[in-house]
Amino acid sequence: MIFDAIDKKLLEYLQQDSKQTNKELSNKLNLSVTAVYERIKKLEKEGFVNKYVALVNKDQVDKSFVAFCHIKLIQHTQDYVVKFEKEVTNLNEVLECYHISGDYDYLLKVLVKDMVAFREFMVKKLTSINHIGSTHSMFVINEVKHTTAINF
Amino acid sequence: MIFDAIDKKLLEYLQQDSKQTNKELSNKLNLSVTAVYERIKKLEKEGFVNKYVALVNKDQVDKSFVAFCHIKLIQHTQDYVVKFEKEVTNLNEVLECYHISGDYDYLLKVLVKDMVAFREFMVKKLTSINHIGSTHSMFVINEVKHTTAINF
DNA sequence: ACTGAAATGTCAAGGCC
DNA sequence: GGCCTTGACATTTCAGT
Repeated sequence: MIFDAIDKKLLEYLQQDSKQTNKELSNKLNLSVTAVYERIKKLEKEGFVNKYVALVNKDQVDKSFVAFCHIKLIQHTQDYVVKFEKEVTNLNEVLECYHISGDYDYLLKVLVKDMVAFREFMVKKLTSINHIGSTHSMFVINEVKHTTAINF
Repeated sequence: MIFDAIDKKLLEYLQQDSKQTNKELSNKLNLSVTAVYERIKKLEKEGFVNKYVALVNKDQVDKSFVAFCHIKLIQHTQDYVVKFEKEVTNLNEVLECYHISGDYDYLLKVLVKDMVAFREFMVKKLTSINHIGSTHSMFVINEVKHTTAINF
């Protein structure tokens, strides 16, 4: 299918602010409202846009503590891996979980209220998952950059 | 100000899908359309909602390679830190950058097309920033979980 | 891809617990 | 203070060209 420079621009705009009206977008792109509408529908249908979401200010909802946890499993049998991934996915505090190369198997991004809550999380939730070998945590001192917008 | 159970639910819904109409939300929350509207405006005004965005499927736009880079600076003078953070923020490939505790100073999330592009990025862009001491990269094998929605 | 028109949504005003 | 109803206005959505 076609994915031209205009679609690119359109995705850029929608990644910055998805609440813009098609009219505003049509001005920026020098198109008619309907043309914009149809392009957006096409992009949604073809799977370019996964979803539209509101980004919430974590500090406002009392979740100011961010940590990254490296995790190594004891074993790497299919069983263990599937189970671990499932259990970790179900943890509300875990916003992201990546299977990665290197010394550790997984990298988790954890969001909680404070250090006390983090300790709670580690002791009661994370390490209560079986087959975890070792963990190594890093605390976020400052969020220098954080965007959901892909540049292309 | 008040931030009750309904606001909570509302934020949850908006984090899942910000394109829902107020009517749909009003049904889910057993409120009138206007009540929903006013609560949303209040949440926006009070800074609970940072922005509304479209989340783009990275694979569809040929950005399938994700890496996390640890970075250690040579020195930590105000000067070096400020400059590094600024330069890193300007790199399109860097979606996230955190100042963290531990052996390394920073953790970066980098998004590019493939391993070749990643090498390009490291050699030509990242390590051309001065005062970088050492780096350590981890490649994402699989994205097990990735959400922007905060649970509270 | 555009015009135009119907359907649907947003948002302000005034009144009621 | 928050909720509701009403109505004006804007936007989305779709048919026809």
